Amino acid sequence: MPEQITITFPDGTEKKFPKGITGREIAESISMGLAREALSITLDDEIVDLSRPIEESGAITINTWDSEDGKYTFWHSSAHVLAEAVQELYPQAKFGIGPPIENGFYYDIDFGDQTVSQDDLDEIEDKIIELARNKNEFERKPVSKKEALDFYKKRDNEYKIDLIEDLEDGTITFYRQGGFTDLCRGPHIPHTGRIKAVKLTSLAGAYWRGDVESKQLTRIYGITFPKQKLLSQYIKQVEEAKKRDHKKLGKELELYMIDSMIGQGLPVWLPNGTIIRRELEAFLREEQKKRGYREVITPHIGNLELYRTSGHYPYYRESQYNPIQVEDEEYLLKPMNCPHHHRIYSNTLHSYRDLPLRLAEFGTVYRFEQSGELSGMSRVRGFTQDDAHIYCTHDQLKDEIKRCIDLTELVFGTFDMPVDIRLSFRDDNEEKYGGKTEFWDRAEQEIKEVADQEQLDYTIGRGEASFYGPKIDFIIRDAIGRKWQLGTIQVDYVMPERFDLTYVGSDNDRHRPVIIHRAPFGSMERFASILIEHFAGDFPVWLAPRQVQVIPISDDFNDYAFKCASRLKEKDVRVEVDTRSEQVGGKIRDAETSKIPYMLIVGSEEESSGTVSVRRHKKGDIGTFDFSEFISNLTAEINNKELPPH
RNA sequence: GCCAGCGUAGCUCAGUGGUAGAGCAGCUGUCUUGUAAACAGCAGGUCGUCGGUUCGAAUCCGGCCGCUGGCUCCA
Repeated sequence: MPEQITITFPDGTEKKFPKGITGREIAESISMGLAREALSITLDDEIVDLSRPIEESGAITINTWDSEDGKYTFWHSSAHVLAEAVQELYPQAKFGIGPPIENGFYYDIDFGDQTVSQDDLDEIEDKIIELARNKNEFERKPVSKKEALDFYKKRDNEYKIDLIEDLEDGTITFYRQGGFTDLCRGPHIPHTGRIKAVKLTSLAGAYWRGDVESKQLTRIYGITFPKQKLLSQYIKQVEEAKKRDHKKLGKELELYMIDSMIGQGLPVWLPNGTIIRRELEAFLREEQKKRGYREVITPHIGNLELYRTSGHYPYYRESQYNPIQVEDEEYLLKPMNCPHHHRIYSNTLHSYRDLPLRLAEFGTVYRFEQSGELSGMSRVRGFTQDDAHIYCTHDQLKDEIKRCIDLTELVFGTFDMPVDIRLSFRDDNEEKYGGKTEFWDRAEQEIKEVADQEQLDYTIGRGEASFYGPKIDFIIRDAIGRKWQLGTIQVDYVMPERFDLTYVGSDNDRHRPVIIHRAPFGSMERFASILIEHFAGDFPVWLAPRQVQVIPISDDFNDYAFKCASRLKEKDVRVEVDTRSEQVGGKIRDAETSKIPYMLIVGSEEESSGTVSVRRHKKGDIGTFDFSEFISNLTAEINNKELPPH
């Protein structure tokens, strides 16, 4: 009798199988349907081929398209088929890396002198489907380091050689499907026939190993599916997402503009956008007032000496506008507010009794971002931070961090925005960071302790810290799934040293305060871009640039309409009357497309009874209300910052 | 900055070498309206920009500017 191993399934059940059984056989033992769907297995956290013999007991998950691991396998294999297609169409092509990603996969390819353009992708797609139909199996083959190197030396592929040189002999495997062999750890789907639909989504330059000094390869992005229908769904979904794009809605709703004569990456807030921004600021200002912040205003330029002292210059020199020469001095367009605030701190002598001192400012800063990096309101060269610096004693630090987390969570909670939280710590690259190691270790420890106490659901990002300290970052996705850092809370032991900040303790000695840098919105521009996409332009009433549109059904009711409007204006409601000589349907349509939350339709019935007929944006007619009742409902909705219905 | 794509009226877009178009918005007039588009007329463009090819360029080629997606970067 062959040796038995014990396999544990995700539901906790255990079963005995002969040693050396494969994932496929286990799947078949459950059902043939599952075996048909199976793409790979996850064995004790390692994803492996269905055909791999299992030699030891362990936990197994059979991966299908419905799981992350299954998709990962599927797209990983798809990258190989893409490469095979490219190899057939462009025999000179040399391959770099081709991993699966969140939505699909890519392959970095050196096409030599030939340029590949968008139009060529159709042909590659056709070839991929043709190769998929061959149902070629993915064959795993362990090779020695020498064999691997010889294979690629023969093919003159410096990229794979570069990769192999970092690998250990004995751990190297090749995978072959059809006529294409690739250096690969695996795993792969059983055969190419599982791929039924493909879309090559974009083409981009990508530096080899992410190094600007290295050669730029051509990156082809794609996505594949096991069913044609899933591709159509995906394409539809992408189109829907594009409708939420803040660049599109920002233009349609006249929220902001970017004008090349004003300057690249310098967004201008239009009247409608300005209303939203001022509401956001008022919201935060009020919360900060409750929490003991004191507001300050600092100038837009500062003496270069200020930034030399902070260390930002020349550390970030590449991404700052050039200094302005004034008489014998040089000034920098303010790239951040912190140094100004530190000087405000230094302006007076502080007792431990004064701390924490919380200085807040909606401070506009200018950074010279690379032109290729600019994007709508998300990535700009001039933006306003909802900045604050908290100067506290070390004893107060953890409590202050906690208070910052609470405030940030209140902000995102108010908009019901899903956030990812990242503790951004430093990595081993010492040159990137300032200050003493023991301070760093302490600050990271403290941040982690508070994050755990607050039961934050976080990930840790090594190498994501700023140069002066670790931070907690609040990260949000835009309409097309890109991640953007918005809120941030940063602990800083470095600037107090650099600016020689002190307070007098109860022992009558001078001590260093600790600084927390924090910005719940992060940047007003970036936050607005996410806000627009999050609500698809259908803002909560408290933020809507125009909250109410009064629609008289004919000129005869203009007087009543204006009477209603002026009573709303008394309550600070943003309201207009549509007196155009349009039909009611037309006025309603225009109000709907302008995404005005409330429409009040008034005619003889309403005028005679002192009521309004209320139509809610996207919901339609919600009935007739006594006008006073409508006002109190509306003001309550505004004051409670209620979210729109969906 | 690099790679790819794009740039025609205020907006959305059609127009692949032979007299610049449509819808919406705008203006003028008519209509006075009951829950997502009243009707008619008018006006609006050095086709991003500069250069080249051509008898002739929105259209083909090149430089530049800007935008979009990606790479790199992000205090």
